[in-house]
Amino acid sequence: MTEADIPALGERPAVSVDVVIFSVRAYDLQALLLRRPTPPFRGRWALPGGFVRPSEALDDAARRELQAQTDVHDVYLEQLYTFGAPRRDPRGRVVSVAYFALIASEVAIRAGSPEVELSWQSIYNLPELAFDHADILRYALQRLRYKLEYTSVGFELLPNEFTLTELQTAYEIVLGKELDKRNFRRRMLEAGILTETARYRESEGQGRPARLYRYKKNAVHEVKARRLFP
Amino acid sequence: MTEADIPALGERPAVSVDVVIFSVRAYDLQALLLRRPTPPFRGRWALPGGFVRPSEALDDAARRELQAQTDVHDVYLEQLYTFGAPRRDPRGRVVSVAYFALIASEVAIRAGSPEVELSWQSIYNLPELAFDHADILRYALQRLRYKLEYTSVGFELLPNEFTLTELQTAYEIVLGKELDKRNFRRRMLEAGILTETARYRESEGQGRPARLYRYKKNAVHEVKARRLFP
DNA sequence: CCAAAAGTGTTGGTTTTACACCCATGG
DNA sequence: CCATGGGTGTAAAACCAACACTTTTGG
Repeated sequence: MTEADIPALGERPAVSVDVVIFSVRAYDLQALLLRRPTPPFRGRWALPGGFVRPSEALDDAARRELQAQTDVHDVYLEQLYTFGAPRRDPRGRVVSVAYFALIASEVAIRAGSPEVELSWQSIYNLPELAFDHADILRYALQRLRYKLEYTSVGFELLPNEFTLTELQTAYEIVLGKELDKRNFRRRMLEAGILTETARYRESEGQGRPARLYRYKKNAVHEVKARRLFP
Repeated sequence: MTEADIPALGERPAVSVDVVIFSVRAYDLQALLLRRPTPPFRGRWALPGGFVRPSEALDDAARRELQAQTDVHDVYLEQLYTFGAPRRDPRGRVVSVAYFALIASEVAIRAGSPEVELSWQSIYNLPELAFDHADILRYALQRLRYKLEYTSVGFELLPNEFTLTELQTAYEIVLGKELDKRNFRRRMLEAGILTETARYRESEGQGRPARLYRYKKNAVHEVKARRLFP
């Protein structure tokens, strides 16, 4: 930040944001993709995103595009990494600031325009993606798994109230491994980031109803000290 | 990444890189700053950095500016975060991709131009910085401390060969706390990321000479599983 | 009363912490 | 032989992993 002059207009890259939205649904970890209605990569699946406006913060651009293209709002959103290889977009130089978002499976999505097909796709069976979006997605997945083990960000994948079994299932789906029920519950309860409600969820079919819990909102970053699931 | 059109030239932000270079020297954790020779913030201390060229990768831009302004090269460099508040630069919209770098105290620096004053400054006693560089530096420091506890990146702060005491001292300076000598040594040796050389370093003045070690180059990311210093 | 899901403790092994003395060298 | 810094082991506490049965409900 020391060269005297800001670059001439002709020498500036475009700046975009791209958002990887994860959700646990159908007993699977899925990402929300849309089919590009226009070139380049017309018809290919891609991450939601778009260009940053001249006087808009990067986070705001990510939220705006998310809402415009998928109707998702009020969501956990975190900057991931900035991808800026010179030829990553055939239209010209585009530097993309990638974000990752987590939403509960109950949250509805809706395509922002009728020509754009939107779809949840399993991260274990992804189609070919436009641009370098496969790299972005892979990076986001790695970060998600990492954060899940070391922080309490996993709650963002569930609705406001949830049972401990639902929480454990979400963790298992994201991490791709089974966890011990007793150890899981003990850790979660001892971490002090849950509050018990007075309500229960009746299981569908048979079974004892499960207590509902809420996440303490102010606790997201509290847990860092020790791994939640070693 | 779905809007049909790339923004018109007049609507593009400029994209810069800024680099926080840390080094342990004079028994202190210091960052390399330069005094801005031109407006805006003329005379204020700032991070090395500059604008990304049209067909240059972001990492390459960071390395280029680092070498041009400080003569530092072949260095550990990692992308940190992208700062893009709309008014962070009075010249106009500038999105800055921040990096952090680590170098050994033995590495010489040299200002890239005679008008630019370069200086190592203690992170415990920073001057006022230009732009939002104080935020960037704070963020970089947090990341450095975090990585030091969970990965073996700390070796980048030392020369090729070093004694265990030197390594421990570097860790203590960065983390700002004392570590137990026996536990430190055991952990480092058991982590399997050091190779013992046949050489010793004569201590200045009196004292038993200390064995020299090297860092196994391929091991940088090996350690993640468990905290190095809980 | 059966099936289904919720809920609950203990033990053994491992890891981590805290802690103090002897060794090699130079002056 | 003294001062300086290098080098080493052990025991108690904390933490983690593995493991199976009882409770509540609906059909």
